[in-house]
Amino acid sequence: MPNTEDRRVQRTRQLLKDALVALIEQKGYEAVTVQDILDRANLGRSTFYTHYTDKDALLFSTFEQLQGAFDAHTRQLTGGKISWTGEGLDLSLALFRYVESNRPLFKTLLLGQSGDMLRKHVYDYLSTHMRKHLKLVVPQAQLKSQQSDAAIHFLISAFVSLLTWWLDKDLAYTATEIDGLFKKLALPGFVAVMGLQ
Amino acid sequence: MPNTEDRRVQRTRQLLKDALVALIEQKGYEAVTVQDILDRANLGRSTFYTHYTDKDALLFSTFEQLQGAFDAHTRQLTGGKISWTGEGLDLSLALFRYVESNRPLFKTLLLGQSGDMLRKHVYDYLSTHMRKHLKLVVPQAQLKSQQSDAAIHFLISAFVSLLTWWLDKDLAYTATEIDGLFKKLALPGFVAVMGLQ
DNA sequence: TCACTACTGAACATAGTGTTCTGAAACAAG
DNA sequence: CTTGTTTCAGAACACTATGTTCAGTAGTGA
Repeated sequence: MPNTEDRRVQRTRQLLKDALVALIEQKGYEAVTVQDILDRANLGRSTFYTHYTDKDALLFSTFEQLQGAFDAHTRQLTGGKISWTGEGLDLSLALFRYVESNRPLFKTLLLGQSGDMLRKHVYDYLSTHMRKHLKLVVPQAQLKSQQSDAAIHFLISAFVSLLTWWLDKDLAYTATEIDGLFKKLALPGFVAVMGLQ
Repeated sequence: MPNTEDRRVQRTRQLLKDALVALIEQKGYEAVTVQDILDRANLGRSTFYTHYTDKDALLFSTFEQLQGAFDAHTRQLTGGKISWTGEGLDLSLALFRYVESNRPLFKTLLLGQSGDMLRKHVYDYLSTHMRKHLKLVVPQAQLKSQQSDAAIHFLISAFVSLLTWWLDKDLAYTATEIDGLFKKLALPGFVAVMGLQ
């Protein structure tokens, strides 16, 4: 059975991921070289390239791991149902809380030079979840309009931008407070344009 | 007088900028090499480095040129006064219009790989103008709160994200229409949090 | 102990960056 | 039209990082 060997492989990959994250924290994603990662993780050059095609691939696998952890976390809370707000789980609040519990890591990843990539990642993730949720809640006709597409884009962009603002300024805001601020800012316009309630 | 020589220099610099923009359009900013630019502009290698320190510097100078053109354009319309909305000039509408009149160029720059950089540039530009304007309109006490800082960040982020959305999807929206949509989405929350009116 | 897989690390080819330098071309002024 | 100045040409160079290859070593399960 390959499981035992796999454990060794996964440990190696984890070493690479950890080294990358630590180095990003030190000098930013762009400045990190593959050799830096290898030196830090105490691994050989060819080892890196058997696991990942390049530096970006390693970074993305770190993102996916974070996303997987968040999914597992929310599934545990709700038994599978993730909705945007209200019934089940309040997605924006859950995300603020999740980020809060890993603040230094997300600060590094979202605010550094790698930030643009990760923000896009978060955006896509939320976009998928939200559209899925809205299909259940909003009449089809309203959903297919261009305006509603703009509204969804607006809402998620507002979330991501407020998230990075929160991380950037080191404020005393709790996750609950920043979530409240987000909703106060973004929901009125969203509701108006979507034609809800 | 240095003017006559300067003309030659500026022509060379313009050749470099044009080559860069054309190449970004073809294969994205990251993929463009200095040699590509040189080949396209029919210039020698050392020429590039006497004018710019690197590829990024050339890109930024292109941004500044665009910003300068916009400033000149708005100054011409208002005689110097640029305000966020209302009296003088409606800044968001003016920007949507300006982008509309150079649509292919902005599509290339804002949506390509160089987009993150330029969006940050636009963000900073708007941030400066808006804070200047708000100082005249809003009571000091309200302005200095953290909430108002978040609100300003929110408003500008919403503008930039809607601008890129508009360019990305090739819609029939005019500048006036997208500006209306922007205001419908973003202003209610902004006004509520800023405590205006 | 054997067989298998994962890791090592040096050597290599490749590609891009930024510098330096000699010479050619453009141009203004006398 | 020649003289002095500035700009451009482009080859040669040193440097840095990437990604590949391969013979050898170490860990692991049976």
